[in-house]
Amino acid sequence: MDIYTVNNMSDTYPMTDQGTYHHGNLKEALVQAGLDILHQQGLSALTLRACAVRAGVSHTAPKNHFGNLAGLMSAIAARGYQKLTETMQTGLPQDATRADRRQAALGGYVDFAAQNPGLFELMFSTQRTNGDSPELMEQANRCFDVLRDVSEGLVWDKSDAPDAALRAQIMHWSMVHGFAQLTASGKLTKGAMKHLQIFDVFPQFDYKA
Amino acid sequence: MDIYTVNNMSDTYPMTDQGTYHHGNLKEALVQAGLDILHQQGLSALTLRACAVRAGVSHTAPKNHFGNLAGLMSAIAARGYQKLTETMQTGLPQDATRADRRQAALGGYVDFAAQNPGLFELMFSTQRTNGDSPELMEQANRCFDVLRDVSEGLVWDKSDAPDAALRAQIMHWSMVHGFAQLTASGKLTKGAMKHLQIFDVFPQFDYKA
DNA sequence: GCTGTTATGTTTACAGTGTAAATATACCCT
DNA sequence: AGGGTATATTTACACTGTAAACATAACAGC
Repeated sequence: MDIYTVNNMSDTYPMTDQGTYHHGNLKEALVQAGLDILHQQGLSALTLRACAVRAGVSHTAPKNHFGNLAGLMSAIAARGYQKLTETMQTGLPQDATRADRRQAALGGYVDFAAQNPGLFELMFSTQRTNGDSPELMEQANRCFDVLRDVSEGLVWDKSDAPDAALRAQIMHWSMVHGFAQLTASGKLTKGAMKHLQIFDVFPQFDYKA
Repeated sequence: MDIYTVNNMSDTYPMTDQGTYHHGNLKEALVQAGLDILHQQGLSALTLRACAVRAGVSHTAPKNHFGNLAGLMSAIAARGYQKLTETMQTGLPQDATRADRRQAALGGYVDFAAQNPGLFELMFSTQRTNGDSPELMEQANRCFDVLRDVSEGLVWDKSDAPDAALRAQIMHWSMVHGFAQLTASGKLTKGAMKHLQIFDVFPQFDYKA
């Protein structure tokens, strides 16, 4: 067996302190390192060099995989959307109705923002990420597909305009996102927050079917 | 007259290339410099040193007025809220109804985000600003007061719960903010955007009085 | 199997950043 | 007039992103 052929995915940072010159899975390790840094130290500590150190490689190694800082940031943001999508879909029973899925999605979205403020800010930052990154757009779209699903049948304006459903979906997403960011960023006072259980409000929407 | 007593507010960056050791109005000049940098080069170019150079002082001068980078960022964000508040209230006739004010506020909010993406991102960034800065909180609150005013009478849930009005205001703000950020950050596709004139959607809310 | 090519990491270098400490200047109050 | 304080500069340092040159390993074709 070739000792240099490594593909150890079991550890968080695979192949760090082995004697191998090549890492084996550096791209994944750097993204994981970035997520950990975000979680432990916040967005201001998320640097190329910090990710590299945490992955056990030299500080210029990330360039081969991501080009520059914005590239790594975009990859981490893309992973963030992936995790958000998962969060919105966890804990659902096998025979979950659309109302169940909606409640899980909306609650998950808000909770995700509250528990991952640095990552959430990065995900919607046009200044730190490359908005045209293919993987970022793909993961973001997958996330939005979930919201589109759960907002099916939402009545927004009572007109019969052909784009009424689209408007409803857009307003639905806008509202959830706005609420998530305003609460996560502390712009809503605690006084307002105590009146507001997200599950207590959104179901009062008028849904048909 | 004492030649050192200067207070020239007429220029954008007062007292830069005079021979005076003291600037005279450095705090204001630095905030203005920051706003210009944001507008011309974006958030990633907003550094302490860049602001100092633009104001014509040494790179450590800002420390006397803002302490550190987060302090300057917070002051610029506070000014951003002030400008947003102004934007939401411009172009209103003398006898503007609440519906007029609402339309102006919502449209202004969305336009502001679109035309000042760097500043808008900074204003809601928990990672770059000090969320507990007094002037930041004050200006943010003034901004939110406008939204509270224009959402007066909004019917959200049809119940008679005592906090129904508060919920309506929070949801109103959440929706406007979410829509503003999603459009400004390009998360809504152009296809969705063309269906959506903000003035065309929000008035379809159900308002009493 | 061997060799040239490519992919992946390292070393080194450099300009730019925030921050602290020591110093200089000018304003203000008594 | 003079001393205290606010304001600004100089200097220094650790840290950052990026580029270029170099080193090592994986791989493909013969």
